[in-house]
Amino acid sequence: MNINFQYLRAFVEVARCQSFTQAAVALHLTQPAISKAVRELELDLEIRLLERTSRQVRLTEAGLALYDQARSIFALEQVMLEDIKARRGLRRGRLVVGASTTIAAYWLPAYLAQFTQRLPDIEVSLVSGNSLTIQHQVLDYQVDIGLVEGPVTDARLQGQMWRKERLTLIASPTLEVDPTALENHCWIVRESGSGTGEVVNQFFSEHRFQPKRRIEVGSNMAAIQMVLAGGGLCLIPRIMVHSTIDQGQLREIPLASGALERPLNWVSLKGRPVSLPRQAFEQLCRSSSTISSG
Amino acid sequence: MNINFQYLRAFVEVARCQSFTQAAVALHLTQPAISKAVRELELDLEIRLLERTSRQVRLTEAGLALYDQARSIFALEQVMLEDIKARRGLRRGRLVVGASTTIAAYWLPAYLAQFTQRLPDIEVSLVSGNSLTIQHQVLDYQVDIGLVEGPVTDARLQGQMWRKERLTLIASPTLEVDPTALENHCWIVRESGSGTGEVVNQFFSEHRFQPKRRIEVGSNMAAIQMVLAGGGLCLIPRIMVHSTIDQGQLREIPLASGALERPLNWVSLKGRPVSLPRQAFEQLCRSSSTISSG
DNA sequence: TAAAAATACTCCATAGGTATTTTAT
DNA sequence: ATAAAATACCTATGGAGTATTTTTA
Repeated sequence: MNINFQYLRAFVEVARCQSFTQAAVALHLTQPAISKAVRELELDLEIRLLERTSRQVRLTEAGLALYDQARSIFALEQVMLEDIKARRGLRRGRLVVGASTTIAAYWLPAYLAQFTQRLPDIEVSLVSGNSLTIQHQVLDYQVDIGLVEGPVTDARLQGQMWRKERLTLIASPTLEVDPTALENHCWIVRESGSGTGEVVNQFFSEHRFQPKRRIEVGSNMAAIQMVLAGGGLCLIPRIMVHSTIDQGQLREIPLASGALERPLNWVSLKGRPVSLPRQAFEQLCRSSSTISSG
Repeated sequence: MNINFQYLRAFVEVARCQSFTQAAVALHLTQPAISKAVRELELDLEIRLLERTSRQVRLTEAGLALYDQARSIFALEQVMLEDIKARRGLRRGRLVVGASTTIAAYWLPAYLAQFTQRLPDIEVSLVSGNSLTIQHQVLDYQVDIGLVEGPVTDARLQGQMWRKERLTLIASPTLEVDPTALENHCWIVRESGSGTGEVVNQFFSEHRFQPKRRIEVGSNMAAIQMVLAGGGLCLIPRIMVHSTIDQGQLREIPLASGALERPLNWVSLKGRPVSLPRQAFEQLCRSSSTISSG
């Protein structure tokens, strides 16, 4: 059995106002509508809620109990509406961003900082992993939106370019480099399978480039350390070494074939409606010129 | 702004079932009705609650929040209905009985004991006072029902006889009493204004009875103590001295004019609906033969 | 007699139904 | 191809209105 909440609302108002007529005014209804509501409610519940004479309205025991409980229901209703209103106004909500490691560590912090500053009530999570993991998490609804380096292949996923990331060739300032014979140097490369590794391999094959020596490392940070130690050359996302170059600890070697770039892509689940926080976040990332280096 | 609780109920069921079709079954509605309810709710709230594909239904952030809160609303609704049901079945409720002092102390305890035994979940209060006080409390809705000795005069009150109470003339067994010359004895009487006092005065005037000596006391108990001490004769509600007479500590003097009785009356507020506990209590008092003495 | 609630009736908005289409697996 | 949700359209209930009567202070 269910309660008719319309009728309950009328009853609560009558109890509050101690008057059918006043309740009608408060609810923008007519007095007969209130009369009917209370009567129907009493018939539904098979119990008398109000003792009424034409001069006064008073609650029965049952009416008083119902009134108290109904009030907390309608209070909860208001809380609920407030919550929804807050979400509509982005004063409440949650955003889970997935990003591959470099993006999470170097590109996103500035955007996320700006986001949380503008929308301080939106709870933000940033999860990082390799491109594949992120795509899985998008598929499993574990993240609202992903940012990855590689291409998006799964048909269920929507890939869209966010921006280009520049890869730059670095060396130690102490290392003597001949720009016309880069093949002769030792190249520090990421393992194949990693986003950066794939781009570099593609670059090698496109330019029929065969380094004399290669050293394969497991992370970009390790590669940079190797280069700093004068261990060789390395193609690395420029954003990672931007300040190190500025400080003169690393040197940038221009490539004859021109700047090497790769796309950073949004990943989202096709057909999944865009939450308001996600919408705001994507807009911020597209419009804001927080960082232009790369 | 208000929520349509019908729609909310449909939404909650969809969230619980993870299916529009199942929700329709659970609510004994059709699937399109559920579709419409959810859509209307989303339009009302101006926020998306469900991410739906034809194969799965999942809650958005806002939907999850709404679901949680709505569940507690409907839980409260059930509590409310249970409460009402309990009241209908007299497994919850409250009864306030007002009674004049003697009735409260001597007549009612047995009935109230039986009442609370039969209806252990009805909370009972017994307030005692003089007949006038009780009538005022009935008028002020402070008690549900009153039991008084005197007549009920106020036009707003409904008086109805419950039973007759026998008054008996008592003396100490050690006191030598001449039944043909009772006027010669000292009579212990209640102050005028008290219920018992009025009855005794009426008795005196009806029988042109002029005791040689009178002692006026403030309570029936004081009167009994006086009689026990051999201080004189006294007309007293028989129920008060029933066991004392049986034990031989007091003696009953038969009256030549026959047994003296006075009515005990129910007092209630005219037009006030009878609560279920009151109904049960009155029925018990009328039917039960708990006490026949008096 | 005056103020408030109840009643009688009327109407229309909408909740819910049926039939069908769309969508995604 | 199938199962589920959405859509279109229709019907009927019941919520709310107006007019009036009843009640009691």
